Amino acid sequence: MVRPQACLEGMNDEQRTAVETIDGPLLILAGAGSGKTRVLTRRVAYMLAKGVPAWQILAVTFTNKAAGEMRARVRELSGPDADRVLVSTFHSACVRFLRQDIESIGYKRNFTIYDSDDQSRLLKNLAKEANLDIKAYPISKLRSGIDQAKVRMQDAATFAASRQSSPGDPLPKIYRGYEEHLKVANAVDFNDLLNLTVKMLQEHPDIRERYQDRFRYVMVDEYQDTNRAQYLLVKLLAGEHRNLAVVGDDDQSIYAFRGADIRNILDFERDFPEVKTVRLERNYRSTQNILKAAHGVVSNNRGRMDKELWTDIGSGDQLQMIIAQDDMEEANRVLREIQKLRGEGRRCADFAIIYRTNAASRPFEQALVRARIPHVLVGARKFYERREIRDMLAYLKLVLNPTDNMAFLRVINVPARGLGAKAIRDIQDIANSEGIPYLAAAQRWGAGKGRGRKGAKEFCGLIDKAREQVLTLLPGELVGFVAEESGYAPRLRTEETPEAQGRLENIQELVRAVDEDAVSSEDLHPIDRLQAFIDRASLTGQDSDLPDDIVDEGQVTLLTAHLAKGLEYPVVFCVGMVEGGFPHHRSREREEDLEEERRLVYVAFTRAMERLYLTRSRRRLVFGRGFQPAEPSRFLDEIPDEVLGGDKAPERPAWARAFSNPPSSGFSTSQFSGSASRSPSRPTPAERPADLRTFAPEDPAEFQPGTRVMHPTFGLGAILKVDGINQNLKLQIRFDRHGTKSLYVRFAKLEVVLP
DNA sequence: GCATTCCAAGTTTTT
DNA sequence: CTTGGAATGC
Repeated sequence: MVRPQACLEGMNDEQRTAVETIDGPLLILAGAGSGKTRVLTRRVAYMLAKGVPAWQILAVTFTNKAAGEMRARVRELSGPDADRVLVSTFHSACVRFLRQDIESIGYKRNFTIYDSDDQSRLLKNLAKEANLDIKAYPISKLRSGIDQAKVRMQDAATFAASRQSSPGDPLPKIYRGYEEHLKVANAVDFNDLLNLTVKMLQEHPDIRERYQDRFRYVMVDEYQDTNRAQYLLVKLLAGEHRNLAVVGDDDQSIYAFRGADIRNILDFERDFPEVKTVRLERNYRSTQNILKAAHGVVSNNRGRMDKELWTDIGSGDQLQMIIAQDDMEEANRVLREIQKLRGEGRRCADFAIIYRTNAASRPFEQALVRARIPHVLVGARKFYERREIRDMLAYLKLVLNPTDNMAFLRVINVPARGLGAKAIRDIQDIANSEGIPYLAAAQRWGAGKGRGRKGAKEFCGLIDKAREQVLTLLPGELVGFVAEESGYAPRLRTEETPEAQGRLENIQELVRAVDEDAVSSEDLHPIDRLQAFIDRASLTGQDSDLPDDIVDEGQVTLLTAHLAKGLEYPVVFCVGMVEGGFPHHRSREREEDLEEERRLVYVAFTRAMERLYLTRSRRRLVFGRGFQPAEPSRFLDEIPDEVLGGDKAPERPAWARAFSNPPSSGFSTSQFSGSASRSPSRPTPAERPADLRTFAPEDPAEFQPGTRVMHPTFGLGAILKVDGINQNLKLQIRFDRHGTKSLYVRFAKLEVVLP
């Protein structure tokens, strides 16, 4: 796009202002579907057209997906010129900066990135060393504890100080051990990428100025999701020239759990008083009914910027409620809708199924597989998380960074080289007492005599050889070299199982990916080229899993609400709308968590362009306890009645659900008008006041003496006495009509009556 | 030391 | 239902 004016075509006034304002701080409050991406890409094109050199522009996003999409769209607008714009995620931008200048803060440039898997393995070792009770301190807890500390930018010492009130807590010590290990291994974790970049820029004015000078124009997408380090980073980069444009929507802040601080957007105007604020409230994506529903939910949140999207698209269809007996039927009903709409000319690519947790995808995927409908599960089992891929990457990491101890541990005995737990402990002991990396310790240990020495020598020899080859082989060839020489691939070949075959293919796929990647970075030194590839593999879940093109009909997309942010689909099924599912059961206690769940619902709803289905089932599987009656999500009540159609909420009492027919092969009546399928309730039902509100407790602690409860046959009563624990909880209940009875919670379908 | 087999436990969201 | 770890047999 050559002329600046062309970049403004077809934009509304606010969008135009956002595009044209390239100097000084700019806050774009962009509601869902308000053309935000379009504004951002046009803005870049506009700057280029105005003569801003591409390399002076930095655009930061959160996900690789968003970065990729933006890069592509800028390129469409501005041609190859655009390739010099740095469009990147926070994390990969930081890797870039750190690979350049990390020596200033005492690391070596070939540092390794530990991902969450490496973290876990490391923590497991540390926990074992410290004789931690794994039951009381599961690895996941340790990891999230450390992550939380890092997100708050507390180092081990600060953290320990802040925790002095709780002596006996092993976390500070583990954190210290963790940090020591990282430092020795010349490794950094995800949070370090951000924190260390901030540290580097803070402590070294010369470096800071260099970056400020280089990136004269900075843009940040999804600003509402920035955490403290990201906020500081942005300020450090833009602090001098102040050409900083941030785009965000407080209603779409869904990453508080990993440290996103919504205040960053709320306070932007204070940080940059001369800011120009643009509000994009016109929605180009969804029908009015969809917007009303989304707004109905999110407007229950306190502390949000008051705004409401509008559209002139028209009301469109009502939202369609689907109520099924269980998750299988729920999936089948969704499937039938998809089939029906396909019959009306929709393509598979028009549909998205959005759920709260990955685990919830299963029945839907199964249904699609059975019906042979092409579909893609976004972000499920990731390529780079497959064992063989991680193994190969560990080899490569070790080649580039011989001090990467986690990589060493991962592959020292893969494939088996006769080095068991004992040998590894010996090697670790040497490393610890000598203060050398594990790989060097293995070399020393292997020079001695005894069991396993040969294996250690082989391993060290392999790594050495591979290191020599880095310069002569192409990256893809190097992967092949390692796969063969390590015996990894040969061993898989001897297995002759389909699984091994699959792994071999995955390694082939890795070779291919490396080669493809190498093409795009031909101007780099081979080592940097390999390093760049590994960085990308460490920071990216999956490549190009985006559900676009290729298949003519496209594919149905299945994804979590988190992953759906920024995407749009003509038809969306928001599934699993039950208490404990959406909102997630871990987020039902605290008001802040609940607000985040509400924003998540808002994100999910606003993905829909034309039709939005909300589905739920009456029963759901609760881990230990089999099927439990599932209450409808409270968020459904927050949707205005007039926009909601389809299955009606059950008029019949909640307790009758437990006796409903199992999902029959023949489905109930028509999908939309049909009342909920009726079930003959066998036991004589107790009378139930129409306005009675109850819930089926998952937690037995809900049953306390004095609590009012509802029983299917005995009706209302009050608990007199509670005996037993957990599975064998036994209640004495005085029923209003049937006298006092003793019941096991396990068998009685009891519900707690809300006041 | 290694492989197989069985048993148990654990299920949020992502870079 | 899946995965990870422990126990057992070679």
